[in-house]
Order: sequence, then structure tokens, then C-alpha cells
Amino acid sequence: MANDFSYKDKKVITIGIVRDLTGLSERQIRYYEERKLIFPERSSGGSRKYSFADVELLVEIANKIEDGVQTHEIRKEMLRAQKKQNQDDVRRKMIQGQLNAQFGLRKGPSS
Amino acid sequence: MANDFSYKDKKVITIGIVRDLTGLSERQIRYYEERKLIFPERSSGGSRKYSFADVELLVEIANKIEDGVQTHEIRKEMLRAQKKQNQDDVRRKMIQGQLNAQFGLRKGPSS
DNA sequence: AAACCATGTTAGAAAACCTCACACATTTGT
DNA sequence: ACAAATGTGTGAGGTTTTCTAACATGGTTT
Repeated sequence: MANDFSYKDKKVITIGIVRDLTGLSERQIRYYEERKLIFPERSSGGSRKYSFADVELLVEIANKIEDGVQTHEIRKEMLRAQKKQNQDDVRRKMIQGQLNAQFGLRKGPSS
Repeated sequence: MANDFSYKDKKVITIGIVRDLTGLSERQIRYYEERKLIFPERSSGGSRKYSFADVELLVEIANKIEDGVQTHEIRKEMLRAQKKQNQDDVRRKMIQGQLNAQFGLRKGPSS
């Protein structure tokens, strides 16, 4: 159901590749994680794994920092943006719920 | 011009992740490369780097092998398919060329 | 039977990654 | 003004991941 998330969000990129892709140092990348701006997954052995979405986010973060914004502030922005996104999601789902109630299949096998 | 290739084709995945993604052994993955079925890039240090497209291809290869097709045969199939694809590309480009000749901007700045 | 196929396994070495800690020049907060 | 926090570099020491090369093996071809 909905869209089964794709390449962009799969966490499959190791930190060295992220370094090459972004131009940031590994130190920076790890530091932004410490400041809770980015959340890689871990391999069983403990290596970090990032997605393309993470890579893009890192670039945005780096840009803001270059503009003098501190990690603390960036984090707040992100939380605000995410909260708004959640609200929007809820609204969308409610509307979808109304539609289903009116026209959706009731308890039927989903296709 | 045309479409600037995306996530699916970027070679950013190391062999361990490919192993986890496909369920194949590293031995198998390297062997299919030896048989010229797959072409990872290399990091400066020599580590293999695969794309999502590669991952999907690997799964297809593995399926065929399970069906008793040998690498040699798979390679031939792939070459055939690729050749056809190239021909199709040429045709498409020729047609595009005709259209440009008739209606395209001549030597102008491309917007 | 000899050659080839597909895969496992092992060994040793190199590359990549991890955490921790110290340093340092700049801000920022009180 | 000064203590605290920021952002980043660097180095040490340790673990994980990857690499190549080789040998082994049970099935297929030729």
C-alpha cells in the first residue's frame, strides 16, 4: 500500500562514499550526527550507512553552516519543518479516510 | 541535456551491502564480474562500488543461474539485448535529428 | 578422462571505518 | 571579560570490511 519507498531512502552508502559525494570530511559528517541532524543506520559490525536523501540533507546542512547558522539552530528548523509535515500528513490521511468511508471497498481483499 | 542520470545508476554501494541486499555470497558477486556479467567501479583504494541497477541485475543473473543457465549463455543474452537497445537508440536519435532540422533552433543559445 | 562450471573456504594483506581524546580558533551566553 | 560551547583537524589504537590468490569439490560438458 502507498508507495513502497525506493532508492532515495535506502541506507546503503558508507561514509567514505558520502565524503566523496559531498566533499565534507568524515569528521564533519560524524559531528552532524552527534548534533542529531542526521541519522545513519549501522551495519552489524557498526559501520554507518546513509541514503541518497541523507547525502542531500548533508549538503543542505553544510550550506547553512557556511552561512553561519549553528547546528543547534538548524536542528530547530528541522524539527519545525518535520512537525508541519506530520500535520500535513495527518490531514491528508483524514481526507483519505473520508473518501474510503464513502467509496472504498469495505473489508474486501485489497485487489 | 536529456536526463542527467540519477540514484539508480550511481555506483555507491559496497560489496557487503550488495551481499545483504541480494542474499548472494561475495564469492558469487565477484565471480559474476569475472564472467563479465557485471561491472562495478572501484574506489581509489580498489574497493568495488555498485549501483542499484547492478543490484537488480545481480538478482536476475542469480535467477537464471538457478534455472540452469550458465554465465556464458547469460552473457550472450545480455549482449544481444544491449545491441538491440543500441539500435533502438540510434533510430530514436535519427528521428530526433530530423525533428531538430525541421523545427529546432539553429545555433541559437539553448534557453 | 580432461576440461569447465559454480561455489565454498582459507590465508594474509590492505583499505575503510570506529571511538576517544586533545588541540585550537571562533563564537556565544552570562 | 570570561567561561562555556562550536566546529573542525589530527592522531592513536582497534575492529570491520574488502581485496587477491589459491586450493578444494561436486556437477557438467566435450
